[in-house]
Amino acid sequence: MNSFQKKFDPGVWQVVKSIPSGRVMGYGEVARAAGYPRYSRMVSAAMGRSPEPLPWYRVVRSNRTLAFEEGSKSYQEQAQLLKHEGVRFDGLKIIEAESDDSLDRILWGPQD
DNA sequence: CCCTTGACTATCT
DNA sequence: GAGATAGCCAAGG
Repeated sequence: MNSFQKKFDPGVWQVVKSIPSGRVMGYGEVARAAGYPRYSRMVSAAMGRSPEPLPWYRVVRSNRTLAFEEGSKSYQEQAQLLKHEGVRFDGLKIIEAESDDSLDRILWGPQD
């Protein structure tokens, strides 16, 4: 294992493990929290190298959508795990009480 | 070395 | 808001 991974990976694992159930973080946020800004693309690689299972499904894109291709096996697995923890979806996007009208969408459904 | 690939992002049309 | 573009950075061929 090279020097970079030796420091980067454990940092990422710790951050991911710290994400509370029912909450999500972006790849960029995780990278920044681990002390490596701009390393968003490396986060997924680090998670894949984790020796123990991680709540990888709590890590999403900056726009609050899932990183996998829509409809793929992994996508559905991640979506189900999140929903199981109480995470709500507005179509492809995750709702995380980000604005006042998000509650309206939860109660009334997507408007469009 | 050079080129391509990713579970990515920010910015501009 | 959607699509294109340009950064980003380690890994692997």
